[in-house]
Amino acid sequence: MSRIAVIDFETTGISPGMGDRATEVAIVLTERGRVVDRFQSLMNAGVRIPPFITQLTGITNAMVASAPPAERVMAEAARFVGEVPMVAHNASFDRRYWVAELARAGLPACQPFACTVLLSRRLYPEAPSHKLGTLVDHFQLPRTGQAHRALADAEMAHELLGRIQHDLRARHGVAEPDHAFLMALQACTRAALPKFFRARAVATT
DNA sequence: TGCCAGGCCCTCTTTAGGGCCTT
Repeated sequence: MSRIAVIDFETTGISPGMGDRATEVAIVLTERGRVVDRFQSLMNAGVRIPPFITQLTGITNAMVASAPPAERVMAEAARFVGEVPMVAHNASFDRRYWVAELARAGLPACQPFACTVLLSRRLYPEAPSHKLGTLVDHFQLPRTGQAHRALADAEMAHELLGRIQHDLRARHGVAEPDHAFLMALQACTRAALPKFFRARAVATT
C-alpha cells in the first residue's frame, strides 16, 4: 500500500531550539496519489505569536487561546499518521517541529521525511524559485484555501508531490515513484542523476 | 521591535562564503 502523509506546520518562528512553537498542523493522507483523509488543527502552546507571524499567517493569539493544548493535538496527529512515511516542503523545517512537539507530548517521531524542495531542485533546476507558491504557480497547480495556513500549504505540497511523481513516470520511466524512491532521489547529487535514473528507471514503452 | 536555525547547494570552493527555503 503506497501511502504518504503530507504535513505542514505554522509556527511562531523558525527555530524550535530557540523556543519557537507550533501554532497549527495539517496533514493530508494520500494513497497512490489520491487524498484519502485530512487532519488539521490549531494548537495552544502557551506562547505569544509575534505580530509578523500573525500578519503572515492570519493566526492570532485569540485563535490559539481557544485551541486545544499542543500536546493533545500532537497526540492526535501522531495517531492519524501512524507509521506512514511523510513529505513536506522544506522537510528539515517541518521535521524539526514534528520531533520537538511530539517530544513535548512524550511521543517518539520515527517517520522518514522526504522533501519537495530537494526533489524540485533535482527535477526542475529551471524553476524561477523553489518556494512552494512559486512552484504551484509555475506548474499551474490548483490552490485551495489561504496560503500560509497549514491545510492550504499541505494541499499545495500534495499537488506538487503529484506533479513530481507524474514527471518521474512520464519523463524518467519510473514505474513506481514511492516514498523509498523519493528518499533515494533526494539523497542523490545533481551530477549523479543521469546514472541514478539509468540504474532505477523501468522502461514504459 | 527585531532578531534567532539548520540543512542543502552552488561556486569566483574544498583551509569558504553566501543564497535558498521554512515561520
